[in-house]
Amino acid sequence: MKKKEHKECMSALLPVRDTLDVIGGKWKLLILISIWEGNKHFREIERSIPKLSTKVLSKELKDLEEHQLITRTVLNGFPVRTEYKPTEHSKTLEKVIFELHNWGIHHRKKIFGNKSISNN
Amino acid sequence: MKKKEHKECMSALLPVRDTLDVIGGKWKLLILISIWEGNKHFREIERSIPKLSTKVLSKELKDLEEHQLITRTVLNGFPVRTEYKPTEHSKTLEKVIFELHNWGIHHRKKIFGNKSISNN
DNA sequence: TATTTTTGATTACCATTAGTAATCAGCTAC
DNA sequence: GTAGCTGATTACTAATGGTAATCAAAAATA
Repeated sequence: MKKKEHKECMSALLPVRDTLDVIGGKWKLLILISIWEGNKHFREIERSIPKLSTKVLSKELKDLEEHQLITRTVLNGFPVRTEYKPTEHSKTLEKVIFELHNWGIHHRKKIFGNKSISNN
Repeated sequence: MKKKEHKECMSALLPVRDTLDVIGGKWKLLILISIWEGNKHFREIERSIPKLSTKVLSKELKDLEEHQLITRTVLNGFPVRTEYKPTEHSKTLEKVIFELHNWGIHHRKKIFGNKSISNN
């Protein structure tokens, strides 16, 4: 009962897995960032993220809405526009993104050293 | 040139994408956590993460090694053991994990309210 | 000696998911 | 009417994920 403190340690796995279930995958965070940056409409978001297809975007937006990270409003009018906005709750992800962003920069430095930063 | 500050905003996308390329996916972070918690051997790690299969673990460990987040040492001996250890560099991920962990807890509260926390 | 067990890892196979391209309905501009 | 834009869906294909069986090497067992 005292030997390993195994359970307490392992409890870190579950919340992290919960998080990954919600924002894991290639696109969700990138889409969220794009929306945070002011892109409101489907096409705007699509165009702001290279390689993202309409099908995947459509599905991911649904997931994000389901998880209460964005809201979706259909504006009746001309060529039917849909508006996506970040929720208050989504802003709690800011720290997460901040750390991911930081680490991306740090890791790139570590891997490529001080050599020129490639154009990706 | 002054209107949108578009470029500066969008620069957040790339480092985040870099990070996701390295630690994205269902398993990599969970595996890293397991190794941090003291699991050194293949079977140990495998058994510490529910639903993780040998094939996927094998592949993910290679990826993690490639990205310099763990080291792999083959111990010649009895039933050939392999030892996986976290690198110094991997420890820079601690903040990231911490935030993901935090957010998982926060999000679960938000979604399930104050109701009993399910047994998952 | 032969059999079984344990290790990390790979393979063949099937299921699921991601991605591409075409298409839809509704409306505007020409 | 034709073309073009909107958000979204569908059929189809490529890629990835997961399961189970299997591999080699050696220790333990009988």
